Amino acid sequence: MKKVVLVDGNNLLFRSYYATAYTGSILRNSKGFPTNALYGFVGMINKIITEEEPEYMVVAFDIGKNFRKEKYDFYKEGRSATPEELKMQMPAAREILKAMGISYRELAPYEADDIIGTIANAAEQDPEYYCLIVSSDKDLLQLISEETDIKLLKQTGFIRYNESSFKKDYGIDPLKIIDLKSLMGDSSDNIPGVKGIGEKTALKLLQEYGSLDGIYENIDKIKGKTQEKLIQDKENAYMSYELATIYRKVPMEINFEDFKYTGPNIIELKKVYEELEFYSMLKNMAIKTLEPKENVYKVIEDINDLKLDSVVAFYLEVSDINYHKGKIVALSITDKFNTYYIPPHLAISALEKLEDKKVLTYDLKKALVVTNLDIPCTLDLMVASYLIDYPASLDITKLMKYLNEDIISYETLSKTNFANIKDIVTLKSKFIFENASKIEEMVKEDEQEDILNNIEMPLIKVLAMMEKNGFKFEERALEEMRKEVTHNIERVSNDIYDLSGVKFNISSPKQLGEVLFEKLQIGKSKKMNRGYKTDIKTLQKFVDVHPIVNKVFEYRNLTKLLSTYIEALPEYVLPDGKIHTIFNQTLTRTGRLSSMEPNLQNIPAREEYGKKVRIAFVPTNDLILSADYSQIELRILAHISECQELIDAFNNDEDIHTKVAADIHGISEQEVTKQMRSMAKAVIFGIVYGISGFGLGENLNISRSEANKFIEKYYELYPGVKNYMTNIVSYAHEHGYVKTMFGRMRKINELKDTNFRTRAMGERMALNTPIQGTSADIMKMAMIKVAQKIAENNLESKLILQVHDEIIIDAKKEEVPKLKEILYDAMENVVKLSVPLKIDINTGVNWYDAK
DNA sequence: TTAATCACG
DNA sequence: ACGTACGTGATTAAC
Repeated sequence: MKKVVLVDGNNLLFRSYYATAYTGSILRNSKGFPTNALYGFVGMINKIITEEEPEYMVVAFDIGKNFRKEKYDFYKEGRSATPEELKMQMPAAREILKAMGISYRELAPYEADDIIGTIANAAEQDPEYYCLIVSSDKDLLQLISEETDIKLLKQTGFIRYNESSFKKDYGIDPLKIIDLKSLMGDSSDNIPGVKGIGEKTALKLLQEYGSLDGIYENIDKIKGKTQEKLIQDKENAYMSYELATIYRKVPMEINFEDFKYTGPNIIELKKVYEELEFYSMLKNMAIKTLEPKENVYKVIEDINDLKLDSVVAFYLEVSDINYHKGKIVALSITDKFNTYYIPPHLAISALEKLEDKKVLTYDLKKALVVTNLDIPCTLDLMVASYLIDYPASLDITKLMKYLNEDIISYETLSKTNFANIKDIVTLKSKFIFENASKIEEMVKEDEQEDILNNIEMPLIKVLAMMEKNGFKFEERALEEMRKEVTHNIERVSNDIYDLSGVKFNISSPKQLGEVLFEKLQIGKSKKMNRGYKTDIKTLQKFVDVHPIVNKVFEYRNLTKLLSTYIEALPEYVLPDGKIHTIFNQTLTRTGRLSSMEPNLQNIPAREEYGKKVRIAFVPTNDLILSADYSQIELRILAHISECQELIDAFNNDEDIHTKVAADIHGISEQEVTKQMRSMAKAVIFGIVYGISGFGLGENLNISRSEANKFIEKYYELYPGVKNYMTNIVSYAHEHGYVKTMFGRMRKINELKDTNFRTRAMGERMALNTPIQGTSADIMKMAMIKVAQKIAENNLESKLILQVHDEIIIDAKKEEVPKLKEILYDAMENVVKLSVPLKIDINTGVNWYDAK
């Protein structure tokens, strides 16, 4: 079947116009012509095309007189007149569509809805076609049928309905939308409906009596006020029915071949975009239409033929994203005069020639790990791009595409078994050579050179070394645990089946929800898209209602442990008996690292039982040594907020949570109970995250107003913190970014979003990033220092892991005293704050014991 | 491919 | 009226 996409053009234009117009100033081109509605319109049309890939497409518009208005004068009365600035943009929408190769239809006195309904009707008669309607107008829901789906646009995203999903959501047939509206009316179209009947009552009535006619046939059975209202407004109801019905017999010729989407006329579309000054659209178009670039390079067969200038860029292509398992596929080097292709067997000797040169690359860490060489590098474009908020993924092609280069993605390349690798790898080194200075310039503009040269660039080598070192893993150590967990999963599963009286997949949130909330009726839970919410917080409320709930918790703990850790980790052990993670240095928006394949930054630590997984992580030397910062984020908060009370507390080496608990309750520190302390802890953490009374309440299981009192009290006690929060948010709004203590910048575009929720999230990011980011900066600087000292002292002990505020060392026993000296100095004195930085050091025969 | 869930700091 | 605490990655089910 062929897909016909039907778009409500007026709806799209209105939406785009009002999405931006409310701010008071609307987008215009340099001639002053308003373009805000068109800009959004084009964006949405492009999105529809990429998401739906339509074979046939029609955009329908309203035009001229309106037959409903002719008959009923009040129809759509009270609507504010279409703004002149929106009207002006409407003809241009047609021009754009023409250039895009998309057909459109309009015919007075009919509305866009009627045209869409008529075409959908025709498609239903023809087995060759089916329709997808795109609009945010719920009226159109009445057109849903077996052959017609609708993509209902929401403020963010959309909901896609077909016949069955609609019925499931509304509990009525799509056509009954008309009956629904005839009862509840529609204030935006000024359709009266029955006064005093809203959506809830209308739906109930329709579910009971089937239709508007059904309701009036059974009017005697309906009781009380509802009956009165229905009788009173019967005439209005039927008139509303007429108004709400989409007219599906618009006299127009329908030949689907006329609706074929042919793709854009590039030249025409360019003209239109240029006129409107839609530069980002022009740029996107350029990517799609770019001519293949001429690509000249020399193939090196004898390494002595490789003579390089003093500035070079190289790119190393590896056979697996996980480079610990990959092999060199190709190397390319570009200098001022030439680009070279170097086959894998000559790659190492070619890279050895880079000494004393200015070297540019993308993802140096990968090259260091794969080659095991000490390759010099002055600029890693991956890290530099990261700092200026450009795409910095592990795949260079993202950045190339962003900067308008046509290239095949790594994924596709590896699928074709690296066909045409010579052409591709040479384009990459050429790209690096040609774009380095531009990116360097932008790093300067954003004042990120210090972070780049003093933190991120030196850190690359440290991380490469840590990844290469790896963490020795002893699978045997988990054998008993695996048996125990497997056995317990079986036991708990059986308990759950017994308690519920049914066998089902406990891991399926959908099935679990049905058992808990329908079969056993343990209570009420929010319905999500796919079923009931069954996360811990939701279920926690019912632990006392039914013993099954605790069993579910137990089941989840055990299966998580088994599948994510006990069974998965051994898969990552390489032939050397070690696990080699990959640290992503260019991913997080705060400056932290992340760890993958496997993620060694989320190995169980909080629960005693799960923590036992750490027993399998063992040293190659004698001991595992762990050094972790004590409350580093809170110390940073104290420092940057200049909150004297907090600063004093840290300087006196007080237990900060106990102190806050005592202050909040107005009691002495001796009187603070465990519970008070942990509540205070939650409040303190909440503050760092940009808390709300609701959120804290949920978390502590106390009422929102109680939570609010805590927060208020906290602000009262620590006015410096409150002050910081206010200041940083207004700073962020003013500049569009925030910075860490060391100048790392995070741009926060969410602050300009039209959606207030998104903006609020942006404000919380603004609040948290300087704290989390400064902590990340400090840890990175400390790591560089520690690595340097270990090398200087020729220690055999090795840095192997970082977990945000903790570093792990595979230590030689006799080196522990020296290591401690190094760690205390490097980590505690790496920067001078108004509060001391403090670390704790522990050692053990495995990671579990190093606590 | 996306959503839900849960592991970590 | 609505939604509700920052930053991650892996696994499983469901689409």
